[in-house]
Amino acid sequence: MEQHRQFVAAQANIFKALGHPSRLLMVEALRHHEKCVCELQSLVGDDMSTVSKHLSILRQAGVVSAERRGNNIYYRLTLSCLDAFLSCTSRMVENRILSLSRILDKN
Amino acid sequence: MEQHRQFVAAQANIFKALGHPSRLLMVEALRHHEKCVCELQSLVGDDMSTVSKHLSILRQAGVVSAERRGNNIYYRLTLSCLDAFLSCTSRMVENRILSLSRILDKN
DNA sequence: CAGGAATTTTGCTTTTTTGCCAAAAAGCCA
DNA sequence: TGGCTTTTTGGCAAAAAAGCAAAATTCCTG
Repeated sequence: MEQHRQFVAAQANIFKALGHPSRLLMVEALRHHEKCVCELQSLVGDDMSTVSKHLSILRQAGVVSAERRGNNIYYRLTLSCLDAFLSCTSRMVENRILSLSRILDKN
Repeated sequence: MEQHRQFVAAQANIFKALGHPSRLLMVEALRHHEKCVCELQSLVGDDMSTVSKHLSILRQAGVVSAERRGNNIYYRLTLSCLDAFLSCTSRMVENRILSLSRILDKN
C-alpha cells in the first residue's frame, strides 16, 4: 500500500519535472539531438544558474542524462516514450487553441 | 515565436496538472471507469475541498471532464493518449526502484 | 601551476502551490 | 419550502518552487 504511494509519487515527479515551460522547451529541443548547457541556455534565455537547476530537476526525475566532454556538458533525452505523448498533448493544445479562436471570432 | 512559447506553456500545464501524487492517483483510477468525487476522495484520503480543488486543476488542464448526475459529479479521463505514457513512466520507475534496491543489497 | 571558460552549488528573496476550514451552491426528496 | 447530501469556493497559513547573484567546481590550455 505504502509502496504504491511511493511509486505514484515517483511517477508524479516525472510529470512535475516536465511541468515547467523552460524545462519542457529544453526537453523538446532534446528530442532530436543532444545539446550542451550553453545551447539550452540561449534557447530558453534564463540565467545560467536557473537553467542548470532546471536541468538537475530533469536529471533527478530521469528525463534526461548528462555527459561531460571537455568543458561542456551535453544533455540527452532518456525518457524515450515521451515522444508519442508529446505529439498527443501538442495535438490537444492545438485543438483547444483552435476552438478558442472560433469562439473569439464569433464575438 | 511568442506563439510557440504560449503553446509550450499550455502543454507544460498538462504536465503540471499530472505532477502531484494525489492528482496522478486519481487520474490512474480514472483509466478504467469514471468515478464520482466521493469515490476519488476516499481513494486519496484528503479533505473533500482539497480533492475538489485538485480536480478543478485537472479539468482546467483538459485531463479530465466532469458531468453531473443527480447529487454526484462524475469525472472521466479525456486525455486518451495518457495510457501509453503512463505505462511507460511506470515501467521506468519500476526499473529505477529495482536498480536502487540492487545497490542497497550490495551494502 | 595560473588563467579562463563552462557548469553547478549555495544562499537568499519572491512567487506559487498546497491543504485545511468555514461557508456557499446545487440538486434531491419529503 | 426545508432539510439533507454532494461538491465547489474563498480565505488563509504553511510548504515548496523559482530565479538571481555570488562563490565554488571542473576541465582545458598555455
